[in-house]
Amino acid sequence: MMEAAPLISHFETYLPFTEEEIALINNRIHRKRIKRREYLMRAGDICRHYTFVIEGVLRMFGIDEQGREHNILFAAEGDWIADISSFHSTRPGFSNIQALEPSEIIQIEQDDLYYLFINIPKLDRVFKVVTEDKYVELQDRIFQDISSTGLERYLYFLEKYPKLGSRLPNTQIASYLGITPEFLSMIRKELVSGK
Amino acid sequence: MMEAAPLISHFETYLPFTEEEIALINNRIHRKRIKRREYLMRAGDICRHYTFVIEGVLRMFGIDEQGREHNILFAAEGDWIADISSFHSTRPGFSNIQALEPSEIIQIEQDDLYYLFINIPKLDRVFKVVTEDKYVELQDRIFQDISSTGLERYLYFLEKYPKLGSRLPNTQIASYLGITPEFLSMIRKELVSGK
DNA sequence: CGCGACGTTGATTTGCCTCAACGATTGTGG
DNA sequence: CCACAATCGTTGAGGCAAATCAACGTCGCG
Repeated sequence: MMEAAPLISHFETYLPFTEEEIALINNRIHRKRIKRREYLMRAGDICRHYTFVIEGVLRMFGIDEQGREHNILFAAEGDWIADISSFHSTRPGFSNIQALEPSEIIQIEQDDLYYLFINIPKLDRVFKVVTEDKYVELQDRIFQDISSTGLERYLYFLEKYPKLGSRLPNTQIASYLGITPEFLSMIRKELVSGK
Repeated sequence: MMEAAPLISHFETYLPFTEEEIALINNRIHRKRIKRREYLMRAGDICRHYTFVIEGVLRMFGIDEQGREHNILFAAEGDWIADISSFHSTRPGFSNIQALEPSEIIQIEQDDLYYLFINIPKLDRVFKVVTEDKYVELQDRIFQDISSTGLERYLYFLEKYPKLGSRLPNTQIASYLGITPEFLSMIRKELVSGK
């Protein structure tokens, strides 16, 4: 069993865990490395894992009727990523999950996660809080999407995720913002000259 | 104490509760009626309650720099509404929460909700699942917002919330979709004629 | 009754997309 | 280790989706 320390530290930012609880968790997780561009899930698959990112960046994206990809979220160090709906229903999902950098992750399968929820009720609390935090982030983003221009959304993104702003290709950022790479390029040009 | 049955039924769609647990819950909630246009919270307030809707519709909206309102979500029968970030941090929030119809609600204050989480750990599970479901809805909406036209988002809204489509004024729906009432009017005109 | 909320229409403007083309960079197989 | 392909960022011309602004009729409510 590889080191699960990053996941335990993550949990312990919310609540303390005993040695026995940590041992239980250790027995139910899988740590692995994945390559750039590798897929953890494709649209139509059933999402079999909750994935925690130790190192690297992943994206979740959907594909519209015209075949275009649209980034729904990025997950970097300390983030969780999963097609929650597919994971809990054990039915095919609409999301794709792919690594944008060579990454190191910890995965938990459905059975194992449910086993942990039953045996460590505290984990319900932890996942409740984690999900609430992510929910608030999505609400903020929706407010941006319905109230702001592409420029404003780009500035908000840079402010909120400064590291991702420099780590990710602009095509990926444009896809996340809901604009074309060409238009993002225009925005960036005006930011440099006009400021 | 007024009837809390709708809330208990809501909880029991997720897990069973004992008589003692139900009594605990009953002692910690407040049921009330509110008028159309009444505010439960304004931007700058601290969100003091988690609110469950028994009857009616509420909206949460933000106000941009130009003073325009943008609907972040609607909450109808069986939904929860709260400025989660403000509620948990006990700090001023950016949201406004207002009734769009005369409504009947159940409210839980922060102390009481935390008391219930400690004494009925099951509730962590319930709120975890409720929040996950809402999180998935927001993800779907973000995908729509960054990938679709106003027409497509309107059709998706009608399909997903058919009741709200007829109950709410179009100005409120337009605000939710991120388009102007004038443009929604044009869309609706074309739907009637062009179909 | 009168006012404010609501829905609608039309003229004009603007934010952003589409399509096409082109260097620069990356990475990968021979 | 080089050569070629694929990815990436950028620029520009033209077009469309949606906003803005103004005006007007209807309705419900106090």
